[in-house]
Amino acid sequence: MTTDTEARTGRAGRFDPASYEQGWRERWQADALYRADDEDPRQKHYLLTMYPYPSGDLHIGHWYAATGPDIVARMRRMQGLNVMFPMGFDSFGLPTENAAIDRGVDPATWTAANIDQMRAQFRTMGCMFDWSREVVTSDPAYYRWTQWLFGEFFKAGLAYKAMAPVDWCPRDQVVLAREQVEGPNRVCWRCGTPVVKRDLEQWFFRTTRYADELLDFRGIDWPEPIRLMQTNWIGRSEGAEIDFPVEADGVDPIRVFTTRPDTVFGATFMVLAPEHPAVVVLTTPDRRAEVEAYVERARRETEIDRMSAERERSGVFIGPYAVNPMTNERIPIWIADYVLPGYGTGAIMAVPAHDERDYDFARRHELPIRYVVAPTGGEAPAEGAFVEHTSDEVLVDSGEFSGMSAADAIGAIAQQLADLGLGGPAVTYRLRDWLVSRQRYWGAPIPIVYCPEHGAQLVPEAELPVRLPEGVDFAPTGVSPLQSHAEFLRATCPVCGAEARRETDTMDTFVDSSWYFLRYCSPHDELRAWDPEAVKRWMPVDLYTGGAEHAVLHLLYARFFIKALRDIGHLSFDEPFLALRNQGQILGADHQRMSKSRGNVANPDELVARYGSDVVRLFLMFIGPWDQGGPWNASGIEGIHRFLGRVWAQAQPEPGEAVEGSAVPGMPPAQSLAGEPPGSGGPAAGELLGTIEEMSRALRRATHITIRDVGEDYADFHFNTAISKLMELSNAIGKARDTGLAGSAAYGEAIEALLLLLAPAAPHIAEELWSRRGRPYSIHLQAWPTFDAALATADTLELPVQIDGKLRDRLVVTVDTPAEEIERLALASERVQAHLGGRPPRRVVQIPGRLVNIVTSG
RNA sequence: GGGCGAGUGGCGGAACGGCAGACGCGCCGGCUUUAGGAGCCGGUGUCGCAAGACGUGCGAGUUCGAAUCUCGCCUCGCCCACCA
Repeated sequence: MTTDTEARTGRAGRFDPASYEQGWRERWQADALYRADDEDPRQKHYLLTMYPYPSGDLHIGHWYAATGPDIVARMRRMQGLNVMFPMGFDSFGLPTENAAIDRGVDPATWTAANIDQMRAQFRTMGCMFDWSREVVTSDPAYYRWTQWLFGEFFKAGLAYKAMAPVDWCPRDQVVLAREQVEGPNRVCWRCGTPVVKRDLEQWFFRTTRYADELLDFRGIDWPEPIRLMQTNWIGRSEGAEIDFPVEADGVDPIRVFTTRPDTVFGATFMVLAPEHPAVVVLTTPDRRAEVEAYVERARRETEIDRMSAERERSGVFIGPYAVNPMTNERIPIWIADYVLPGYGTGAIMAVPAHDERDYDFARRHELPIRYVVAPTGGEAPAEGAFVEHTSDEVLVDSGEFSGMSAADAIGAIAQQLADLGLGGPAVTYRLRDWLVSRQRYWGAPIPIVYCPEHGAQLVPEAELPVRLPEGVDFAPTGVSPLQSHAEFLRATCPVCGAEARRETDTMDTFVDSSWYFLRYCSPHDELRAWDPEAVKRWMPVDLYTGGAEHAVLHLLYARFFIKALRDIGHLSFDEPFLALRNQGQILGADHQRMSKSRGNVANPDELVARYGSDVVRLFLMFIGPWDQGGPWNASGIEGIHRFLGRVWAQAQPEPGEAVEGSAVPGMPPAQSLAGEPPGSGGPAAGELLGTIEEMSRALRRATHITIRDVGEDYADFHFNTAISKLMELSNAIGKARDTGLAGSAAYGEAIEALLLLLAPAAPHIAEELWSRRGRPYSIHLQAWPTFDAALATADTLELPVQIDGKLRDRLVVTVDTPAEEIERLALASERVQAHLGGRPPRRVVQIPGRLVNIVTSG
């Protein structure tokens, strides 16, 4: 018998991942082991993990995010699917431009260097990425098609230009993306100055056209929290629009949106957003000075002031009165900054008795409060009090609707308004159209030129890509760096050929990432954004993994893209990602987000150098549930190192062991697996034989239970429990070795099952040991083991015996013991009798195969 | 303020109506080693000599039986926050 120590230091060589990991990776790459073949007849499986931003360094979070889907991808392939698992880089964006400003480097050069570095680091993980499909979004060969897609949207009326308020840093004189506005005080990320809103002409994608369809998640398997976040972000509200005529000559009525049309009898004033277009028209001369001052203040105020939690409920009366269409009462028209210009109609009917914001405003400005709903059978509320909304209200003081339940009145009043031509039922959304233009250099230029005669014209497809010029001055001046590049600006109108000016805005990087998964299907196609046949073959993505922080950004935009492209006629499916799984976030040891500025970034390179990449992969997957993440702490990594060291020792071929013909299911063994004693070593003779047979059966049971459970755990992304089960099997193998089972068929079966199950999670060691055992290259091309249900079942059970739910004894019985016999044995137990102390059992509850509970109390 | 999620040993976690603490870290003891390290074996929720009792944030409830289901509260995390 060979001891573990001998195996580790003697014949087999020490467990030293550095001696084989790199070599296997090179061989896999040379053999194109992971290339997804378009012509492969097997069922396709497109597994995708979110591509990274090329910041320059792969950190522990990248390893954590990538290892999970890699395990699943590898298992799926062993299970017979044609798996595509591509990788690329989301390489346009602000941090690179910032580096260009700070360090004086060229963004393209900087990006290329970062990608080279990260690609090399990625390779050390041993993931089965198909690098032949790599996509780099800042490559003109890619962004040419991003520009083409913009054009498709433009032609379909899904891209348009409009005036919009954007975040502006008054100190740097520059527009900021929303994600560059930081913290509760909404300050500029670079200089810490509070941002203000500025009105600028911007490009939008018409996401709101798809608001309703985006709320429909039928047919896709996405985590509930993500669906909820998207649902809340879209924010569908049902209610009514109501027209309030204005007491002024030749003025249109003011339309409001409300979710509570049942409270219209309580509307005692109106409030418009300061930006509402009617304000200029309606304001009476005597109010003009005050109103203009208020509007100007609202415009200048930073958003934080306007959205402050401590609201002053400021506002001014603008002069005229409107008429409540249900009560015919004159009500004053005010403006206030708590009414938002972008939501609903930008105007509200104020019902101070039943809306807390209106209530605060009415109290502050001494406006009337009228109660029009009350709890069923309840009293009118005390004068001046605010009443919390309840579910069983009825209308009061509401004309013909008095006495009707509030729930019924919502529909009835909306209907009557519609009949009167004063509005009617309406739906509104919080979702806004997607602002895609950025006054930035490092992005895909928007392919538009402006002709003095013909206005905004799309750059013809033959002229794409509109390339980013080199040698641009990045110093922040308040306008896009492209605006100071005379040569870039110069263009000709595609309609008349006259001199035109080129658009200098670039696209949001989320546009790039809204279609990269389509490009992976035919990444080298130079004539089209994608080959329709390839997309038909691979799309939709079967399983997508990534961080939950993209819930309402990337994941919503990508869904919009697919639906829009379907309607334009380029695609024939409705959703990009059939299933979605989110990994948790690995935090710094200080429980904070990892960031260079905090200095808490854990670097995997040292650990990989010390333990090898298998140990790092396995450790990351073992520390907890993959979807949970948590603070980084490497203190347990020794346990994984020891585990793989044990596997290393156990899986060395035994002297004389037959390695021809597999002991693993799916590859039928040459000889019987009934548990015969080993051919060499071990105490084979005499009375130990019985023990050996039992141990052999127990080992086979452990093997088959593990095959069953690990496959399920991997598929469910429960990598931590899968690994613990592999450890248990390894422990069982260790016990079997002590009993002298090493070299037996059952032992070989256990070892080879362990290696096959380990292969997705620890691909290098599995390959190395598989090879050392003389098995055919590559373990990653082998069939996934199948389990034998009969072998996985024990023939005896240990049943817990409880009295009134407390554990008192355990019974060991054969699985076919009848219930009456189990009850008799349980009651006959000495420990049970002692605990009963003469009390008679009232009844005995038996859960077959689980437990026995003797109930004595009533 | 609203929504969602989570509270289990010294630590990461497992179990998700049926033996609480699998698996691992750490710690304690032993073997081995010139030594250090590594490795191997055993122990390790709390109290108790033991029998046993107690134990999954707190309090109630449902159940033969609750970490698990229900209700209320506390704490932490994430997302959205004047959305009419």
